[in-house]
Amino acid sequence: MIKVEKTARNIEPCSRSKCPVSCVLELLGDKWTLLLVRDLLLGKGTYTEFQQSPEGIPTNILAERLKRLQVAGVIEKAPYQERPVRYRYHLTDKGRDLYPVLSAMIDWGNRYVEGTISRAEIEAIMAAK
Amino acid sequence: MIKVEKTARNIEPCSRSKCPVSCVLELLGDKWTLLLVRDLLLGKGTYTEFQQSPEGIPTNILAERLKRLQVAGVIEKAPYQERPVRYRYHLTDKGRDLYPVLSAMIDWGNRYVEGTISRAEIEAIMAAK
DNA sequence: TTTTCTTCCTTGCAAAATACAAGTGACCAT
DNA sequence: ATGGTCACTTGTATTTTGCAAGGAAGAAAA
Repeated sequence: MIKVEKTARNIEPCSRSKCPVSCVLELLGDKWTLLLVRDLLLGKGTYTEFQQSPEGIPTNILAERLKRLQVAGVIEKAPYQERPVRYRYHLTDKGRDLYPVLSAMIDWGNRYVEGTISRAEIEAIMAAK
Repeated sequence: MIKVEKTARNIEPCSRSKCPVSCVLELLGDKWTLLLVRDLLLGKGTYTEFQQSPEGIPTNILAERLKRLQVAGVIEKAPYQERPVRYRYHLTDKGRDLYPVLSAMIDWGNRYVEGTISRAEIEAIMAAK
């Protein structure tokens, strides 16, 4: 059973307007959430793997975001081994469908932010998993 | 001359990693910034128009985001009349190239968030400006 | 069997960002 | 002079974030 604190942005999913952009931002509009989706698309899935990503997400933020994404149906948590039990998060179809958003960000970042890792390099990592 | 406070996320544009997604999120990763880009794509441009959008951005946040987007070269500010002088913000090429990001969010929102305004309706508004 | 290790978090607290309300200055019209 | 609009700025309370430490549940090592 997932416990999620009732903070302002967790209560109502579409509280500001009916604009799809606004609704998406209420769920994903912060500096960390889409980074988790990125990690999942790159083949990462455990709590420890997320923590080890180079951006260094704080562990309490990580736990909170994972809960929120589960509640939203973007990710699921499942044990991948017993003795000891270990968990892996994975994207649902709903979560995988965020790829176009990430993809557009990659293109924009590659074009306008100097020194970013290229789409080709990222796709190589994705293919290698 | 634009004054921008030196807050953590304003100092360095790419401080966490070279990942384009991470860099884009450092600039745009919050609940308001992309809403301004949306408004600009929809034909809005003045401070008052941004304030009147249905999401109700706080005025100090609005001022701060406009400054940040200017410094980043995503938008520009120009007087559109004298006597009295009034200002209008508009997207640069760099800003307009964020449209694919918004577009992907619209698609995802329309598919997964019930009750959101459809892409067709949004495009009608854009065409009407 | 006590200690140590790993994974997956939780808790406490300081710092930063955000939200809300009110105020300010420039300019113009009356 | 007074009042209005636009484009912000300021003050302050609330919320969120960042950082460090702690903790439970096994498993492995001593």
